[in-house]
Amino acid sequence: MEKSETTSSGENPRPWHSYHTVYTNAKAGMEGVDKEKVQRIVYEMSKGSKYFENEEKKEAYMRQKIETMRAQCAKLTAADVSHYQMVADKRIVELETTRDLSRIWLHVDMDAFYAAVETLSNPSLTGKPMAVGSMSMISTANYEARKFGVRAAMPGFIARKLCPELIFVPTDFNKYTHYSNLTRKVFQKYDPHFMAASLDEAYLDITDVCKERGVTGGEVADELRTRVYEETGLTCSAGVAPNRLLAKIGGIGKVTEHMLRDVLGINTCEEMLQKGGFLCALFSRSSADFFLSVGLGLGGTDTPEVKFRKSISNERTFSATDDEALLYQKLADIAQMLCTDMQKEGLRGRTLTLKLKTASFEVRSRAVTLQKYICSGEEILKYASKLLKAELPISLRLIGLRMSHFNEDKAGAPSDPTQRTLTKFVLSRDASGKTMGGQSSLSSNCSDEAFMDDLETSFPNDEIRDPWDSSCKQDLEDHNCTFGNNIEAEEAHESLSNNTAENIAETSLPRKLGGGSTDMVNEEVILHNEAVISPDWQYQCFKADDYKCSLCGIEMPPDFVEERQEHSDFHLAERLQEKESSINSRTSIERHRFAQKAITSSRSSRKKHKPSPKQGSHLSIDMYFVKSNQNF
DNA sequence: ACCGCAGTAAAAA
DNA sequence: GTATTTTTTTACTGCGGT
Repeated sequence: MEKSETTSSGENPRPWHSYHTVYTNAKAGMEGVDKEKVQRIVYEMSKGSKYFENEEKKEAYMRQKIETMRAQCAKLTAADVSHYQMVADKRIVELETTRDLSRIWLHVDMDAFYAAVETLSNPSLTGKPMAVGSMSMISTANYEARKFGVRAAMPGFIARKLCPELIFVPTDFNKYTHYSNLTRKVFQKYDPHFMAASLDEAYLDITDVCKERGVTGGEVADELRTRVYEETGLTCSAGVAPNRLLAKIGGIGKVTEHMLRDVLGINTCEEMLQKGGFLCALFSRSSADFFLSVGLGLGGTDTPEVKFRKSISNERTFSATDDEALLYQKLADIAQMLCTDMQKEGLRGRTLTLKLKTASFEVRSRAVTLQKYICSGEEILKYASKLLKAELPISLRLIGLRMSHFNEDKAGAPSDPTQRTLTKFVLSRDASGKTMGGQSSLSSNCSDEAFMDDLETSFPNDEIRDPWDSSCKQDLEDHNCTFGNNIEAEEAHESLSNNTAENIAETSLPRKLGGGSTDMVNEEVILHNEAVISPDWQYQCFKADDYKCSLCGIEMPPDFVEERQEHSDFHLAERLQEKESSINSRTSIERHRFAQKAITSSRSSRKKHKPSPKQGSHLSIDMYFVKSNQNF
């Protein structure tokens, strides 16, 4: 494991070969692109910048990782190799037994989604190279632009160099959400429980449709794509397979690809299995399992019941500054934005993570876990400020805040006195009785396994099913648990679909929606959506800026957010006791917890702070190298 | 030895 | 002339408490 001298010699005739970015990789519609030229221009536009320097650091880190892994590999004795091969073969057999070929999955991906939507609302863009995004970053490029090597995730100023006549269109998420909803209405007809992966991607279990109508997956795919086109004027691609992985193979990115190829010489699924022993020797159990599954072509075939959001975050890039007042202002802005987002979903969280990107593009994060769930802008800012303060002085180009640790997180954490669960439990119960604006409840209300587990100890963790649970599930699937999305991407699965997007486009189907009137339709849909999502279910006895509890008249200032919440919870507990005589035991347990909670939460904070900043808690990249070397 | 937490990284859209 | 995003999830590692 000595020597790391494998690097290139002094003068490199083609230095751009050593600079690899995601956005120099080919995408759909980039077949004839002069890759050499694109790489050279990307390199020349990038070199010397802070960003570039950081990329070099990351590259160096990756090379080190690969060296380390090579050394590990070389250290394996013949006995080790045969041992791990046996382990791998056994694992392969085990995994094989999980194969399920009984389902038919469809992965649908809109073609150049944002760009296509923009063209729909401004047909004069048709046929011209165009990108959605800014000079800083491109979200999507249309196919005309891709011929120049312009791609999602590429900075706009580089794209303009590659294609000087490139037209830039700013992102307009309202528009994309509107069209996304139209596509989802179609998806729903084929699979009411379809899984949205982003605004422009979804997985559909079309097994039942195929069976009932006696058609193949491919035929359903064709029909669905036609219907999507009819409803939206947008084209899409679809992959058909017995599981989701095969309908869209993913999960191996730049770094993993290098580790597999450069260390183990793995390029294909077959090689993944042949070299299974090395995978088991070098990677963790879960990573090795994943790789072997990919090699076997195994993937998810189930439709997981409600998936819960685990975190919510907001971040902004700005021109780098070390002006503390300015940084605090940015932080306050982010805190407010996060608070707004959390309110939309009625979330409260315990763990707050501050994300920083320094002027040199180094990314750091700092987190606190509180005893209490918080959601107000003031409180978020209060704790975020403490986290930021510990990093000063510092020059930053990005600040972000993330809230997580929402509720129970892990079912079966009996010691954790999660006071929010009471509120959510009650609210969820109520939601089954009355409907709010046609929809009953929110994702975060739908399951509270820790609570259930605590109080209804006879339920196994995984099998909590009752009527309101499934009604929640239905609700959620209406919203499809879609999370953030910015950069749209077409993937290799296009090769799996027989009919290309272009074929469909050429069939001259009528355009149902032209440009022009879309914005009004938009508004309507968005408003509808917000009505569904907005947390007007909150049973707060306080109005937003009221000092008095409407139920008992006790006075508390609005900024006593935790105290007010607890007070609300108290009334909820009472209410629960009245309404639910059959679950008296639970109530008393919960009230007991509630009382405890009130005590523990008043002791302010466990301030045993991290050694934190400069050369304290986090290592420089160089230091990290030393460290990881010592591990082997 | 195990658990929870903090920090970093990778991946995806 | 300048300029390299945003959001979420998952995995792994190391530390400190019990």
